[in-house]
Amino acid sequence: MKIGELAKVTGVATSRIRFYEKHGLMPHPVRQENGYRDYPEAMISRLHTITMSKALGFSLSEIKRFLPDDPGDIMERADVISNLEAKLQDIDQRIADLKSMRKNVKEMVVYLKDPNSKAC
Amino acid sequence: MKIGELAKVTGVATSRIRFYEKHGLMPHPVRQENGYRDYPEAMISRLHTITMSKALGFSLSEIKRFLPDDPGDIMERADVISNLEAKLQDIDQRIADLKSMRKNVKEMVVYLKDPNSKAC
DNA sequence: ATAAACCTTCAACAATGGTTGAAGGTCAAG
DNA sequence: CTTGACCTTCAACCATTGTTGAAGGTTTAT
Repeated sequence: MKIGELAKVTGVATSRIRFYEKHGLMPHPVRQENGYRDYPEAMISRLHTITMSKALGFSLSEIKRFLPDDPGDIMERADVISNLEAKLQDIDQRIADLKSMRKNVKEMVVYLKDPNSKAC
Repeated sequence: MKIGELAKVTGVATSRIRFYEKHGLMPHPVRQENGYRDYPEAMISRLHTITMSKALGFSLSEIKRFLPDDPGDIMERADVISNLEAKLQDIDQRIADLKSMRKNVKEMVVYLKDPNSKAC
């Protein structure tokens, strides 16, 4: 599979695939005789994993940490679980921060709507 | 008030104050004879407002939108309120996104903890 | 008078997550 | 054989939010 085909089936631009390779999220693929990258089918799901993880709010370096370097490897399940649980905590913290922020903004709105307040 | 003093009382580095000025969050202060920036007291609270707003999760460009350009101006109260209300919606959306993300991560953890699942 | 501590501008660097372009090689069809 | 669509590398650029450093001017204290 050439990079363009992989790009087409995954919806990830070739430039991004090369970027991921350069930054260690995608393994260096074998090359065809002409030097073109040659991807196995498995790389489709790896790219999907990356895409999903990004949608879940993981940064690329976080994803790198919990994806096995060698896609043939299977990472220790316990490690994956503990990574994900740490991420859960992280998400909870972010939600809590947003809620307190919401409360503050709301208070500001209430204050400003009071005709007795001095604006700003 | 010179930039160094303003930096000291607000805890915002001089480089950041100059950065904010360059990017339109802080007004261009009047200059002393020697060219040094000369800040009125009001700039302390303006910097605090910026700092707080950042802590509330506003990006610099968002803050720029709801701070009056000229600190002497009082922005239309209705405009400020509508800016803040838009921000509330934005926060609610972010919370909703995080919650759905949390749900997904949680499902993944549950799945991985099932000994019948194939890891990764 | 001189040194320390300030101030000025402008440019370069940092991390994050890419995109775009230049210069060139390869491949399939007409 | 030429054209278009691929592929290669490398470098430069984008936005965001700053920090750091160089080169030089000013102020303050000793």
